[in-house]
Amino acid sequence: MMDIFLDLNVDPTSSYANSAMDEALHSSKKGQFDGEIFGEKEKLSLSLANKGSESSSSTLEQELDRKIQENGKLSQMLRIMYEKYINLQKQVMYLLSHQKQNSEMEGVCSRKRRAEGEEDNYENLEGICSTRDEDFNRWLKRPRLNGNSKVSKVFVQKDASDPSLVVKDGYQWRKYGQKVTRDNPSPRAYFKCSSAPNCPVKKKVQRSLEDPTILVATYEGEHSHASHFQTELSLRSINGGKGSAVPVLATIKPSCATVTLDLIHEDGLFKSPKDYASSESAEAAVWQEFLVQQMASSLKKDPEFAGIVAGAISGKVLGSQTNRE
DNA sequence: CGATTTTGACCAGCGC
DNA sequence: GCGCTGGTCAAAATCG
Repeated sequence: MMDIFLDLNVDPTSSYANSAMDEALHSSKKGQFDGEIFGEKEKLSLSLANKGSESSSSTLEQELDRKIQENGKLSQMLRIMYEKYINLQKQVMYLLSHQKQNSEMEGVCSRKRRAEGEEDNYENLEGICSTRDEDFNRWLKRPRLNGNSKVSKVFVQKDASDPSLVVKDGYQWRKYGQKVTRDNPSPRAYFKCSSAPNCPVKKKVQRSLEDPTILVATYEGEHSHASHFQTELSLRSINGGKGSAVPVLATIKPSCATVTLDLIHEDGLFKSPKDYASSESAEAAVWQEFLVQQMASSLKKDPEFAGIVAGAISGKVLGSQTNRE
């Protein structure tokens, strides 16, 4: 069990964030969601309205409506979370650029090593990161074999009782070292990508100092091959999109406005949102399409929902047959 | 038996 | 040059 953790706690008092979430919850109470996940609600209703004579069908229809409303609500919440994610990324970039300017102006020089590729690494920073994580910033400043290497950071929520530092991400990793660092009592594990013989990607995994239930995985470099997940996705597209889908769960911790995205694949693989959307212009469409597909496939796998739809369809078919007779 | 993990040793960068 | 620290190596141990 694994999930991606997006720390969106940049400003819990943000009027934008609060108002957006409030709006979503408020509208859901009013029943203003209209089944956006699937497009037109009427299409999903499968013409159930025509068989009002059957007492069970009205119950099924109500259940279907309820499901549609729930999906609409989830869709709205996910959209808000995605907007917040984009907003946070912008703020992080802004803060990082300012942090760099400040350190240059003040001439503050850390005891830690500085490398030639430092600025490149700042510019290459992508993904989810925390500006408060001094350790990560230190690592950015360490010398890199390749100045163009990309660095990204992923937060993974795990059971605190689970001592393993394993983060499943669709690639195969070989552990080559473990260290206890100065500023964090939990050990840091070092991994190399073993999915391909010459893949230069490395990964560090360490428990968060602030929250031991969170694993911080820091990636360096770019894979010279496709992940198992990507390979499977391409195979599915070849097969006309057949195959199991990626369940997407979302939980919200209201106390601290922290959002956890649980992008669990059946195989224990995941893709972070940034992997699905590389440019901001295309991000919204790609991300929404991804959400729609995953929500739809999750619903399809829900036996209760499938039973309701099957019952409704069979009821409709039988009803039309009896009408003809 | 091959792949993976563990773990102590070693190396390199940096500050003093 | 020395000590500190993080990162890597490689032999031994473990696992499936």
